Amino acid sequence: MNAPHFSTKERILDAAEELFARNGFAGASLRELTAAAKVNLAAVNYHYGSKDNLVNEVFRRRLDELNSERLAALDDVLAQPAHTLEDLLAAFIRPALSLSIDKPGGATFVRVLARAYAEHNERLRKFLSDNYGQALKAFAAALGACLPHLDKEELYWRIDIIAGALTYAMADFGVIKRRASMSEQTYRERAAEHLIRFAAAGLRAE
Amino acid sequence: MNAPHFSTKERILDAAEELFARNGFAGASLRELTAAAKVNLAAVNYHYGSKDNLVNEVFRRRLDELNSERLAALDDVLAQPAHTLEDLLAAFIRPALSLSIDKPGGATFVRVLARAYAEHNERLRKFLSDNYGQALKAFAAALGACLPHLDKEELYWRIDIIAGALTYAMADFGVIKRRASMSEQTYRERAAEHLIRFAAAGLRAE
DNA sequence: CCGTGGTCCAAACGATCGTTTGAATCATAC
DNA sequence: GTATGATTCAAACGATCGTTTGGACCACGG
Repeated sequence: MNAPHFSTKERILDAAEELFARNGFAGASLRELTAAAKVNLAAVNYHYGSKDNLVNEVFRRRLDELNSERLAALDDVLAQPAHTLEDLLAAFIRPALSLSIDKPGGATFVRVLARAYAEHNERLRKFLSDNYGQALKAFAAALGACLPHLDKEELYWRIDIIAGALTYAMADFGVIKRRASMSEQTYRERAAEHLIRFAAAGLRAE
Repeated sequence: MNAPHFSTKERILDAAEELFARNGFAGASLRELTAAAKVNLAAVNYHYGSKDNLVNEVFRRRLDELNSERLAALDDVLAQPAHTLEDLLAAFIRPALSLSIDKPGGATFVRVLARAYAEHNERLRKFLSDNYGQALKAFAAALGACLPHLDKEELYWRIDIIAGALTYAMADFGVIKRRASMSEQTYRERAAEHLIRFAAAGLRAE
């Protein structure tokens, strides 16, 4: 075997994550995917049944952890009697930042996640709703308690904008390129700081 | 001929816009595209040379107009000696809103535009940079003049976030669904109002 | 030692992809 | 009417897609 500590199934997930981020779900073929993973072409169908289900598993591996980390961070903040808006936003943003910085392949997955937002694929949206929906609802309730001047519709509008902006920023999208002199870690930490300040100001507006 | 006022070339562009928005660039095949446009399969290659070039033309048809409208709106704002941050943001956001509401197929194109952001395709990014880059630079200069307390790096960070959030909001992305009772027009007008207030607060922060 | 179940492999399947071809059809000018 | 150039058409091209097949390989319990 090539890498004794990484099974065929794991190598397929890693290669899928990389290729989905680079070429999209429809644009990544199983042939270049299995070539990158150094497994046989039939291994994807053998271990995951189909390409569609492989997409699901790529998300599940990361979203389960990200979701529980966000909810745990939210619980910690809510346990503090006098928490701030910035604390809540940090609880939402920092786990994604940690995934992006600390976990191998995490930055790649965030790009895959942004692709999933851009896809109108019904199955993918259901999958995201199942995994993200509960956490998003919990955050919306906590944010709403901090912002009594906002009605529910206004609050949801703003949370929606924040979630989109976060996904873009974390995925290194957008037109402005980061300077080559700035490290990936510094770049993402500043992104989180800016996004938290920006989002807090936007939520407090009016 | 089927629709005497719409040529084959135009019907291809319309069908391409719709299918690219729904299925992405790689996910939309020329066969379903030409079937939707009610033209022969070979018509795409005859009129546009290749599928890749068809993608370019779909963008060119809309971006040329959006770009000049934004720059014209920016000029109008800059002509007023005492313009506000909200005026500048409106000059950036409202032309896209107008495209989305008033122009037939405009809402569809905004979804295509969001797909282009999600694609890391080098050719597409160059095309966007060529069309959007100059306008974005002009807006950055005007915004920077309104925000002397921000250094260049901080300003570019925040503009980047705004551009991403705008694209998401206009494309009807995000998790929160709009209520069925709210019309598409009302929905998008409120999106612009919220985004302008949100972005202004974020830019002014600290 | 042989059998059994899990894994991997080369090869092929039918389907669909973007593109090309060459003739049919149309509009226009002489 | 006829020649000319633009456009449309059915059909096929080679390539690539996701998936399936049937046997080879390997580890392990009998």
